Amino acid sequence: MSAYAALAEPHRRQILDLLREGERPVTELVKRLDLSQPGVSKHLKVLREAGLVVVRTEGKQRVYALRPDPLAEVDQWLEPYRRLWSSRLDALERHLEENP
Amino acid sequence: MSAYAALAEPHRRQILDLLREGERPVTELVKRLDLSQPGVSKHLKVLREAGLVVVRTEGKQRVYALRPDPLAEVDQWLEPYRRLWSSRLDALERHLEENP
DNA sequence: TGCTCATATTTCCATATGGAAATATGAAAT
DNA sequence: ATTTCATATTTCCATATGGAAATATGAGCA
Repeated sequence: MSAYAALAEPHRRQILDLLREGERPVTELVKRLDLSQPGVSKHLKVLREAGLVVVRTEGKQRVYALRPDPLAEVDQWLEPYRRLWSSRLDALERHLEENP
Repeated sequence: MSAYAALAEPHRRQILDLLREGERPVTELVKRLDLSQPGVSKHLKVLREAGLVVVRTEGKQRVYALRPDPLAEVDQWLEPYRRLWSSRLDALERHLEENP
């Protein structure tokens, strides 16, 4: 699954936000996510397949960590759009570009 | 539909990319998209509902224009992640943050 | 009015999705 | 070896999704 598609799900974005604070075992994520354990595991699987997280087994636990690299693609796609909302003059600017 | 979900579909991102060059009637989009006319119209509907495009009727044509505002939310969400891939020292930085 | 162009909507279909509940797996502790 | 804890997988279900094909709508033109 693409990074874009992975981000479409709010819970998955939440998971990434949590992992931004540092790596976390699944239990911890379940506690903080208002979602069942299987639900969390399912989303983690999607995130794994999108390359957005990695797992490490630590004793009984499975510790997940953020892997932000695929987000760089999204960021790059977004790049040319950024200037379009960065100033109040957007509408005017666009109009001028289209009508040189 | 959320902007995130709208972006999950590659054709929809393509449409936005095309509209970044300026407003375009549907015919033009159909020509450039390797997708049937109904297909394009369906995706345009989604984009409309996500607030990412606006339409204007011009004679027989329906002219679509980009409305980048909802992308700002995505951009903001992405913001704290940006530093994580912006330097080769990421892994180290994160490690240090988690283990102060 | 009837025709045509541009676009939207509907229908059909196959597939994907997310959640809940139940079950399976695997490591560690007893 | 058995139990327990942590997590993953499976099953079931309702709903959403995307594409293709057919049809509908609506504006301008003959």
